[in-house]
Amino acid sequence: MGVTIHDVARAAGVSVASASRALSGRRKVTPEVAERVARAAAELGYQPNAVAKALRDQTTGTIGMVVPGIGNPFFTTIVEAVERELQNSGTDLLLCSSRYDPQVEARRLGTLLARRVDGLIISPCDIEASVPAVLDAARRVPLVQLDRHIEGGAADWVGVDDEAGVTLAVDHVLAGGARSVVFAGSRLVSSSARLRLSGFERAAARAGVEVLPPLLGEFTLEWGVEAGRRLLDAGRLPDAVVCGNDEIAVGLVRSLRFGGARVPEDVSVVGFDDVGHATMCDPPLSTVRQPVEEMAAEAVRLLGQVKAADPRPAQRIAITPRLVVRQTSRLSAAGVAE
Amino acid sequence: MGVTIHDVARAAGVSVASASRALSGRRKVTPEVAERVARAAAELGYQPNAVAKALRDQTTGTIGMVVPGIGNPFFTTIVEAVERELQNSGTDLLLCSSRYDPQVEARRLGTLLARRVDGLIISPCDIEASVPAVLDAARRVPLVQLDRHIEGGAADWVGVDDEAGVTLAVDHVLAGGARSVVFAGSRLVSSSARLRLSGFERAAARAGVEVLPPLLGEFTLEWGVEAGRRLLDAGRLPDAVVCGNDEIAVGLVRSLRFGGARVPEDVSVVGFDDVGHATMCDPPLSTVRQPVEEMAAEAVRLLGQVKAADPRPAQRIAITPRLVVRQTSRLSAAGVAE
DNA sequence: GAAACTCGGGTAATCGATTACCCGCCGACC
DNA sequence: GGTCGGCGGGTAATCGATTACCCGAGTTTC
Repeated sequence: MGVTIHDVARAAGVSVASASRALSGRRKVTPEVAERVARAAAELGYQPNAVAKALRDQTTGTIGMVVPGIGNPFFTTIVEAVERELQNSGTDLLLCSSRYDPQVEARRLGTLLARRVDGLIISPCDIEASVPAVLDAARRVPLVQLDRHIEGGAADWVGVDDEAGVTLAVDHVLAGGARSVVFAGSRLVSSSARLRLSGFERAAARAGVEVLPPLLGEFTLEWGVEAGRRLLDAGRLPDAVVCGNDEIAVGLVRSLRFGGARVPEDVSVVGFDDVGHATMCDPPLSTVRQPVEEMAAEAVRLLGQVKAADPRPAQRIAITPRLVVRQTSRLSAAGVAE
Repeated sequence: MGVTIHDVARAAGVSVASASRALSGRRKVTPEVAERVARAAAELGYQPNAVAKALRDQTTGTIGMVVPGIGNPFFTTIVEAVERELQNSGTDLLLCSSRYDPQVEARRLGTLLARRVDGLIISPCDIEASVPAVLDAARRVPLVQLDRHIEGGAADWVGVDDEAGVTLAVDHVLAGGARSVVFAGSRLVSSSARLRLSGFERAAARAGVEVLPPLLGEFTLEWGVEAGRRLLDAGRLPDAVVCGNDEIAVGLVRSLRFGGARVPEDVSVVGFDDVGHATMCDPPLSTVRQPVEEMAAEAVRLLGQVKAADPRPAQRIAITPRLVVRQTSRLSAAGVAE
């Protein structure tokens, strides 16, 4: 490596200033100079050093993104959406995974800040433990939380209205005739986990139906399978299961059917997210769709407005999701009377 | 932002040289100075500017990784493995997706080179179209191909022995009694696609069994479903289908069963990769397991040895995969006689 | 007692691109 | 003819961290 603008300038027989101006076009040069510089740059295979440029300009043209894990299809979908959103703006994405560990998350934020990203988009893995690192980062650089968020509402956020989404799901299964319901989600370490459970409890309480104790584990297929097993082992199945995400729902459907229960005839199951495999599930999964593209676009837009350590109140943009009814839930009360 | 080492030095009442030395410990300072600098740095919240350091040191402490897509679980698994491999070495990963587009891939390589990554790990999306960009990058910086590779063998590579893997799969279904076989894979734009097909054809030809024309589409669940449909539509099912990856296999199993065929009684199906959902498939998928951790470790190790524009011959490290027999394939010839 | 050496500290060069600032030239205008 | 303005080009400062090099004080050695 190592052909610099000095080399180009020398080869073209001009000063570095002229070379820089010819290449960037930010000030006029004679056609003669432009031509000589262009040729020299091409011949030498000159490629500007982004590190030097970043130091001079105090801006790197990058934004950092930290998600809990790239194994989860929801996060890969949202990462892709953000990437797509960013692609014509000339900034590119430094992607990191926190692996659901607040310590790793804090380290990742640290190195992204050290690399002087121009902004940060983060889905904090832990509603409590992520607080100091996120707040500290937000003090140094524009930061937007996407999907998950920390407690306290001190940092900007774009996401889905979790409570509204779950309410949609509960109302739907109730309309299908369900008289007893249960929530299968994740332990309450993230905002999503908490809000989806609380939304479920509120909606179910309002309807006055029987509510079984929630099953809380991980946002994974494996946990969905396990949760289904526990329901079967308990002897009596509820009329409907509302799940914290699609992976849990897919696992749950699979183990319920494996255990002999019919979905949706015996049990309705509704997921949350509607990314990736929900539609390829067997039978196709009824779920609450997160408007991922819209969320990503909103997050990028908001990031452009946020300033570091902004004294104005944080914004919280909650997009209302919609329900997508497929075949794991009953449509009317007819089926439940059996 | 913006507390520099000059600010720290001033606050501590020493020169920048002393401040730098105190913080890095690369030369001795009096305990007195060390103490004052440490306190000043802590009070000001000093965080060294990695951009400036990178410019000075001519090394960024980062390596770039380019994969065709992060939606494919195989690539996310391998990314995670590389990340894990790198984590204690102090270098971190700049992850990019080429979205299976050689042009995007070339652009990504360009920006990674401009950012002066210390090395590159890439899985080139197209065996032909990716050639110039990959070779050009390899000239500027240490580069290792992982999994997929470009034709011509000019750049270092770590991956699995595709032909051996497929041979394992073919021999397995033949041992199960299959007399007619077909390959369901991807169009031949990648090395993996080509080698898996050619391995299949060679192994099948050697055995002298009937070989149906291959079904070539994408490495996706959707294509697997479609391929299954086409087999059903053709009227007569082969005894076994060997698939280019697990996603195809899972989709294929689903649509075969949906169409009334029994797996493995009527048709054996074998996948390739063994990441993610293969074990959660219904029934669990027989497949060829890629030793992802080992591949990642080998790639990182090799990257440490490679030099840019190295004149020595490129290394090609092909790790032999193993077959994992689960429940989509018949074990003995007994089942086929029906 | 002087030369040699060690030790800790400071000054300024360095990495590469950009650009503020200055300079010289040419044509226009009064 | 002199002055002014504009235009194109060059020199050097700048961004922040590191470190080569130098310096002075204290210590050792013959």
